[in-house]
Formats: sequence, C-alpha cells, structure tokens
Amino acid sequence: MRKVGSSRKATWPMIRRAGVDLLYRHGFEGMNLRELAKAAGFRGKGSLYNYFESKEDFLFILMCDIMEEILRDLESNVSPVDGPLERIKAFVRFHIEWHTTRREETFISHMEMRSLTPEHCVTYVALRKRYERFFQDIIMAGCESGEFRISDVPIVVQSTLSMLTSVCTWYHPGGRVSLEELVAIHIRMVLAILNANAIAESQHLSASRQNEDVEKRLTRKSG
Amino acid sequence: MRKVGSSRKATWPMIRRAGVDLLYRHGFEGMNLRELAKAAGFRGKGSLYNYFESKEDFLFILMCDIMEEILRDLESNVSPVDGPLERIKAFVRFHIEWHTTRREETFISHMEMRSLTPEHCVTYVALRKRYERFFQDIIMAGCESGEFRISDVPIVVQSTLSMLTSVCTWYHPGGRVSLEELVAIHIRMVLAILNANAIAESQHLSASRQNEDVEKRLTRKSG
Amino acid sequence: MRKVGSSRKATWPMIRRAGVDLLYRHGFEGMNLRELAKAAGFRGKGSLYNYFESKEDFLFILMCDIMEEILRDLESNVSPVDGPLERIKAFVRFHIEWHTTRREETFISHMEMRSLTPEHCVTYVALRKRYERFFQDIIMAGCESGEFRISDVPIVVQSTLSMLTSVCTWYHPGGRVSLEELVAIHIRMVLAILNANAIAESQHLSASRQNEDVEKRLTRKSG
Amino acid sequence: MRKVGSSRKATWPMIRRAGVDLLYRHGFEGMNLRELAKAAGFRGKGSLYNYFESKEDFLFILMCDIMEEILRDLESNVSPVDGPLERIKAFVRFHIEWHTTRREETFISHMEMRSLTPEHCVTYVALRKRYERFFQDIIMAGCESGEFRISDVPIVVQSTLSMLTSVCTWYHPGGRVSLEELVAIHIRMVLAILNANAIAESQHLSASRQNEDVEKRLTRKSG
DNA sequence: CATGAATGAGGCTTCATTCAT
DNA sequence: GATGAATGAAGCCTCATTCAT
Repeated sequence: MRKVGSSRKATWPMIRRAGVDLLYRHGFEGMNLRELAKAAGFRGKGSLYNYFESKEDFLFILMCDIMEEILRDLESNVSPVDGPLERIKAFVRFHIEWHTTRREETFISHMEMRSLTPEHCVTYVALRKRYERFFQDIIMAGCESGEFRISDVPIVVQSTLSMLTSVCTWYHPGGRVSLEELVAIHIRMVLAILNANAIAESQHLSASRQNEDVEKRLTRKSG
Repeated sequence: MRKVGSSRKATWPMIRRAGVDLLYRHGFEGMNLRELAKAAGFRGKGSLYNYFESKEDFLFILMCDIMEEILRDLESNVSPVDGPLERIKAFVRFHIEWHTTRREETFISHMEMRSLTPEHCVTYVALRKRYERFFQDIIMAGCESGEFRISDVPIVVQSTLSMLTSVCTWYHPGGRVSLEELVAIHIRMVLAILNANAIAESQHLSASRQNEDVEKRLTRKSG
Repeated sequence: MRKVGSSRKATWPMIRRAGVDLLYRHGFEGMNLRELAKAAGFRGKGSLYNYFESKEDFLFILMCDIMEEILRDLESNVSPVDGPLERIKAFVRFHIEWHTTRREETFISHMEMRSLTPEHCVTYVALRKRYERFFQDIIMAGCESGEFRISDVPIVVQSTLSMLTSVCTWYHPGGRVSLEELVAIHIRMVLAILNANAIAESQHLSASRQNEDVEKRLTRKSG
Repeated sequence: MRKVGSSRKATWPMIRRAGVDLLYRHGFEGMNLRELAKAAGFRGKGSLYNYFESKEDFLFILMCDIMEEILRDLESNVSPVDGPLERIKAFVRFHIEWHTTRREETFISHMEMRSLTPEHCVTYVALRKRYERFFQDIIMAGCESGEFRISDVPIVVQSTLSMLTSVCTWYHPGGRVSLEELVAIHIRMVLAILNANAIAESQHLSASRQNEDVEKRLTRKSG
C-alpha cells in the first residue's frame, strides 16, 4: 500500500528534518533507522533505502546538504560586504546567527565526521575547508592591510573559529542574552583577538569611543 | 558508585587505558565491551563486570576519574599562583598543556556526557562546574580588581573556555608549532579578550613592551 | 501458467538470458529480482511482474522453457536415427553437446527443482521424465535386441545419465580436450557400461556365452 | 539464563546435525540461522556465534568437517587393500556406502561450494582433491599394471566419480534395490568403464569364473 | 508497459548482560 | 577473579511484492 502523492521531492525533506533531530539528540551511533523511518512518516524502515544506500551514506548526504546550504548562505550574506573589518563583523554575525538558529544542523556537522567513511570524509572536509578558508581569507586580508595584527594566523584562525562554533553547544535562544547581544559580544571578542580595536584606536588617537552606547551595557557583569 | 577493594591496583588502570583509547576512537555508542575486554587483557568480556556494573557505569567512572585527576592537577598547578593576571596565565598554560598532552581523555570528558544517565550526569556536571568555576573566579577577580574588562562575564567565560578546550581537537604535538608557542599564543588571545593588555598599557603608560621576545616571533605569519 | 501475448517477443528473451546467468551464478535463493531487472534492461523491478507472477513462477517458466527446448532439439536430433546402437551414440553426442554448449541452462535445470512449488514441480518433473524416458527407451530396446546387456535397467539408466549430465559441471570448452574427443570418450564409456562392445565382439567371434545363468536375470527390466 | 552443563564439546555436534539437515533440505541460501538455532536447541540465534563467525563460516566448517571425516574413513577402509582391481572395488563399495548412508552430508559437500568465500573455497577444494586423487591414483596404477585400459584418464576419472557420487541424489535406502546390490551393480559398471573385465578375460583365456566372490553376491535376487 | 515509492517480513549480525564452572 | 556459553533485544539491510503515476 503506497502512501499516495509521495514523491522524492516531498519526502526527502521530512527525512532530513527527522534525521537532524535524531542525530542531534543521540549522535550517529546512538540513533537508529527504525526511529528515523517512523519520524519521517514511514511505516517500515525499508522505505528509507529509496533515499540513501546505508546509514553512513545517509549521514554523508545530510552533512553535505547542510554544509552546502551554509556555504550558499555565507556567500550571499558576507560576500557583498567590503573591507576586512566590516567583513569580519559580518562573518561573525552570520556565523553566530546560523549556529544558534540552526543549532542542531551545525552541531551535527561538527560532531559526526568520525562516522564517515574515509572517502566520504575527504569529500566533506573539502567542503568544510571552503568555509574555513573564507574566514581565514578575511583575516589574512586584514593582516595585510594592517587592520588586524595577530601572532600566528592558522592557530588564531582555528581557535577563533572553534570558539564561535562552540556557541551552538551552550547558547539557547530565549535566555538572558539576546541573539543580538550575543553577536555583539563575540564581535568584540574577535576584534580584540585580532587587535583590531587597539589598532583602530591608535590610528585615530583622538577618536571618541566607538559603540559607546553598546559599551555601557557590555561592561556589566550579567546575572 | 565505584566498587572498592577489587584488585583494582593492577587491573583497573589497564581497563582505563584501553577504555580511553576506544572511547576516543569510536565514542561511547561506537565502542563495545568485547574490544575493551581484549584490549584490557581479558579473554572473555564477562570479567569486566568485576570492575563496573554496566557499560554506562564504566563511562561514568572513567569520566569522573579523569575529571578528578584534572581537578587535582589544576589545584596543585594554579592555586599557588597569586593575582588574576598571573593566575589566568597559569590557567591557560595548565589547561592547554593538559588538553594537548592528554588529548584523548579530555576529548572524552567533553563529548560523552550525552551518554550518561541523568543521575550520573548531574554528578559529573557538578564536578565539571568546579573546573569552570575556577576559571570564572579568576576572571571575575580580575574584573573586580580592574585588571580585566569584559562585556558579559558568563558568555565570555564560556566562549573562552570552549576555545581553549577545542585545542585538543586540532592540535597535534610535534607539528609546526611547539607546545610552548601554542601556550603563548593563547595567553595573548585570552588577555586580548579580557582587555588585559590594553588596561595594563594604559595603566603603565610608559611601560615598555612586555613579552618583547615573544612578540617578535608571534607577529610573523606562520608558514 | 505462463502469460501469453505480452510483448514477449522482444523483452522476454532478455529476461530469460539475464535470468539464466543469475540463476547459474547464484542459484534461485541467492539471486534477486533487482539484479534481474537491471540485467534485463529495466530500471525498476516492478516491470518484471508484467512477465511473471512471482519469483518462483519465473523459475518455473524458465525451467520449462529450457526443458521444452532441449526436448525439441532431442527429437529433431536423435529421433531420425535408427537402431539402438546408433541411437545411443546419437543420444550421447546430443546430450553432451547440449550440456556443454548450454552449460548454464542445463545446470539450472538440474539444480533448482527444490525451489519449485509442489504443483510446479510435478509439471516440471513430467517434462523431465520424458527426456529420461527417451534415454531409457533406447537402452531397453538395445537390451531386448541383444545389443546391450546390463544388470539393472533403472539403476544403470540413472547412473549413466547422471554421469553424462554432470559433464556440465566440470568441462569447460577450450581446454585440453576438444568437444569432439569428449563425446568420443563418453560414447566409449557408455558402450562399455552397456556391454555393447563386448557383445559386438563376442557375436562376431563365435564366443561362447559366459555367465549364462547370471546374464539371464540381469537383462530383465526391473520393476 | 544459561543452559546448564553445556559445553562446546557437547553442543557443536548438535549444531552440526541440525545444520546438515537444514542445508540438505533448503540449501545454504535457503536455510536460515533462526531455524538452525532452534533445531540445535538454542533459544536465540545469537548463541550460534559462539561456534562460528558467520553463516558462511559455518558452512565452511561443516563442509571441512565432513570432508575430513570421509577422508579418514577412506584411508581406514581402502588403504589396506592391495592391487588396483581390489582397491577399485573397495573404493566403489566405500564411496557408495558413504554416499548413501550419509546422503545428506555428501550432498551438501558437493552442492554448496558456490557459497564459500574464495579463500575458503580453495582450502576446501584442496581437501576434496585429496579424495579425488585417491581415486585417480588407483586408476592410474591399474592402467600402468595393465589391469585397466581407458582412453583419457582425467576425463574418465571425473565422469566416473561424478556418476558414483550422484547416487546420493536419487538412491533411497529401503527401496527395491538393496545397498549391497547397488554396490555390486556399480562395481560392474566401473569395471566395464575401465575395461577391467575384458582384460581379465583375455588374460586368462581359459579361465571360467572371474571375480568369483563378487559374482556370488550379484547373482542373488535383489529385494 | 515502465517507473519508482512504499511495505513488511525476515535475514544476518552485534551486543550488553547473566551466570555456571 | 576469570572464562566462555547462553540469552534476547535490537540494529542494519535486503527482498519480493504491490500500486499510483
């Protein structure tokens, strides 16, 4: 008995949605296809194999899906912005917004690489490197233009990006701190790491405090 | 609760060592007791149950073991140091050294909480909170003394600690950057985040560059 | 019962060809319809059900097809030949040629009866019996005419036919022995079994009867 | 809950017995481990994996077991016999007796090679070759001594052995023909194939009864 | 007729866990 | 305390078959 009106185009998104949820909650090894099938609206797990070839293949497809989506969004959000300083701000904003509003997806993307086949892993890593490279390029541009000054590019890039990514691990929207504030705080941290403020200040010695109003809220110790 | 009095002395360490390895490589759901038994030198997996009560119990014991060890080491390394600035440096040094030389253990500690029973989880989280609290206390002390200035303590604490911890994810000893340099770089980043340098500079207006020698190496773009 | 009138003309032969191959390589239980569909040029296995009603039905149709073909060929090759001696030679030649040039088909015919429904099985066995009966009849005729002399007809018939059939199991054309030689060798063996040479010789040598009493009972047709 | 008193030594024979039965009735692909477990006295199929590593491994072990047993029996039955003529008779007797009283085992041994891994297959084939070689050696000895005369050794050996083996396919003990008669009939067929009688006769021209002992048994009426 | 999605049963295998020895 | 057999649940995957399109 076939579910009427079902078609690959309509069904895959349901599998994807269910898969993200299960992967997020139990991890790849901890999830199982029976639940996935049920959550995706199937009655038997066999049906899933019309959409992927194995559990691992499912993970791979999902992770690539997510990565490609985030790459598309990255391009359309950050690429238009000019200048390292503005670009880095746009990047941090974009990254944090994505990693908090799409927590589950990004969590998966970062946690389940271990479960990929070697072959799938290299494909996926290549995708991911494009993202990291985007971030690194901004920073290198800023270093060359003299707007940033850091000690060791690869390491600072790695650590900074890890920091920004880990937000998805502990931040829950709707808490004490708004997403907007979260972004602002992290922009400041990143700029500090990049020595961007110091440089800016020393360049415009007499410049008045920037972001003054923001400043006020930010120095308080939150409760 | 850990069983006491078995011939723990000799055998448990072997189980622990084997367990850390397997947990690191496959994760909790991905590892299995048969391999653990074999790697620990047993011939049948039944023997393991003389050392813990269930697989989950094993994870719990291991994670607590690790957390207790790192807490002991933290106390003996950082507690003696005085003053927020020096303490934070000591903490960063300690944390990074531990997280790189004991990569597998710390990796596990941060990844497998999901697999604990709720009860075990709260016990473990309490342990871990003591560690985070240690870090947070240093920062708060520095803020109060005026040596640090940050926008939002909990968030900066979280993000900074995440950054420092994630080092165990990508740093491999014996690469381009020595552990000593890694530490130095991160100390700078953390101090930047905490606005410690800026303050220091503005306080000791005429102060010459601190860490001058370090500085020289650090500004290069690594190869 | 076989469906008639589908566009059998073009498509069924491809299914048959693919089926013979798969059946030969994996056996009935070991083959599967997905591969059959693919090998037959379909994209979805659903299409196959336009040509048979079930997997078992497919096997039945195929086996009957083959058996009918071999029966037709048998008739046209051996029936015209006269006299037990010449007929038996023609039979051996025919049988071996068919079983070596059409190895896969005959292999299937002999191996997969186990997978037929009881009903289908009796239908098929009837077909096959016609073939065996053909062989048996030649031998009985020869015994009656005095050209052959054997101990127990049914058993000798069974064993001899098994021997001839098993050739398809181990003979590969293009080896050390040509098909022509293979046939010659087996004709000799069969004639030896049937005591045809000995008799021929003794008839033309005025030889006395040996084993007279024994002989009488042995040529009987057992029940 | 463990079945008391169970030990590998006692349990494997039960598995073997059940396995032979299932393999004989359904073939390797057609049998399943659930039934095997049940028939062997287990409650869950998991237990079987204490005795083999996979279904294919089970088949391999079983086939080797059988082959080794038949080889042992062959040695102890036929090796003591001297002279090609007597040895070939002893061999035929042994072979047919084994292949009829242990029909299922030998049937399996000959039918399921297709399901072995390539590696297992070569191991098994080596075992089997030892058996075939035994037969072939007798025949070659007879040819050299002038007691047998055949056209092509390898082919006659193959076909003859196939004939003798196929007996397990159609002979059922307790039918019209006794096992003793079956043996006698096949001894005669084999000797005919080998031209052993003709030679014997021509050698002892005046000799009356040849094979006297055989003869006596053969003249009996079968039941 | 062909396609491809859905179904559900069932197959092999793994695993944590128990327990007699 | 160690061993290895037994257990049973559960996991992944395959497959014949049905049916809407």
